[in-house]
Amino acid sequence: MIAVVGSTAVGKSDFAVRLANELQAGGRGAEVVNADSMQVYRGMDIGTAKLTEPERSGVEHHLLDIWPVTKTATLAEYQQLALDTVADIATRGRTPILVGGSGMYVHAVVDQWDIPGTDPDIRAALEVELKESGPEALHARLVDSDPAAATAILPTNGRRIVRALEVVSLRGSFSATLPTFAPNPGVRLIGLRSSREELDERIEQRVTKMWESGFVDEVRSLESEGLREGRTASRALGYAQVLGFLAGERTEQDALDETVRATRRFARKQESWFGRDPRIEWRAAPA
RNA sequence: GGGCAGGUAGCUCAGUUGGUACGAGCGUCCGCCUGAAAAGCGGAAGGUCGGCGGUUCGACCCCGCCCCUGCCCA
Repeated sequence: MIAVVGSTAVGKSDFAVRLANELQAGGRGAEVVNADSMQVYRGMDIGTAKLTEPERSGVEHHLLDIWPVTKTATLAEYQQLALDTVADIATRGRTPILVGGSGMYVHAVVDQWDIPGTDPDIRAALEVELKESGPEALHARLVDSDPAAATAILPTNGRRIVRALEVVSLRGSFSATLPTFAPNPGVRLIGLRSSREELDERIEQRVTKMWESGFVDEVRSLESEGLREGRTASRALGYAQVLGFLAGERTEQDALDETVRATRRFARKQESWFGRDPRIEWRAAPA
């Protein structure tokens, strides 16, 4: 398996298609597996810069458009699907190319992680408690039940504390097994990157182009399909901002500007995330 | 030419009856990441408070002049 990672807008998708075609020409076929947490949603095309059919140039793509925007994504579910897909491709004697900028999604496929699922009742109860008592109170409880986890998670990070306590009640411990980036002989990680300056420029161009391509209409139409209620999808970059505009909370120009800013922020987080994985072979992003 | 408002962090603005700028949001930089991750969280760097004089033990805050911006009157 080959994994193509890197910040948003560096050109991962195009690179993967080219790579697949090269492998095809070399006699061994290849298929792309999506590792982007938002491209899994049906209808989220413009805003996620999803490759169009022609752009895929005959290369088979998996795990795009698999869920409606109303579905709350879970890593565990994605992992299961991705692992199955990758295995299936390999069984057919072809090379899986995992492509995406969602760090956790990539690692869930590349590394061996046992992911405890989620229990809606436990989760809901904890969330109510978080709202009523605040993160510090919950953190205090984590100190008792799993000191190691409590050390790793800041008392202010309510969301993480909730998840930790959920796993504690599910499995007795949150067991602080940090992500290991262990060498994985079957996987080759290729990272694409470009200078900050160039990346910022690309992001701005991409967002501007999204708007010109009818992004606002796309969001409007998804809104009628329940995007606003989608717990995960409604948070997507650009979509969240346009929903704000459609709700009259901000101007359209504001939504665009904020999308550019948020995307840059996101790109920085991605750099930081992938930057500490020593297994990645970095390459300059093609112009 | 006259009047009014304003000139404080890269940006938008708070603030001090004169006593080391208490700043905030955004941006920037750095970091964390056990799974809702395009999410969540933490930290840091940035200001000679428009300029020059004066008053004062001490001025960003008082006085004078000047410069710049906006509005109003001529």
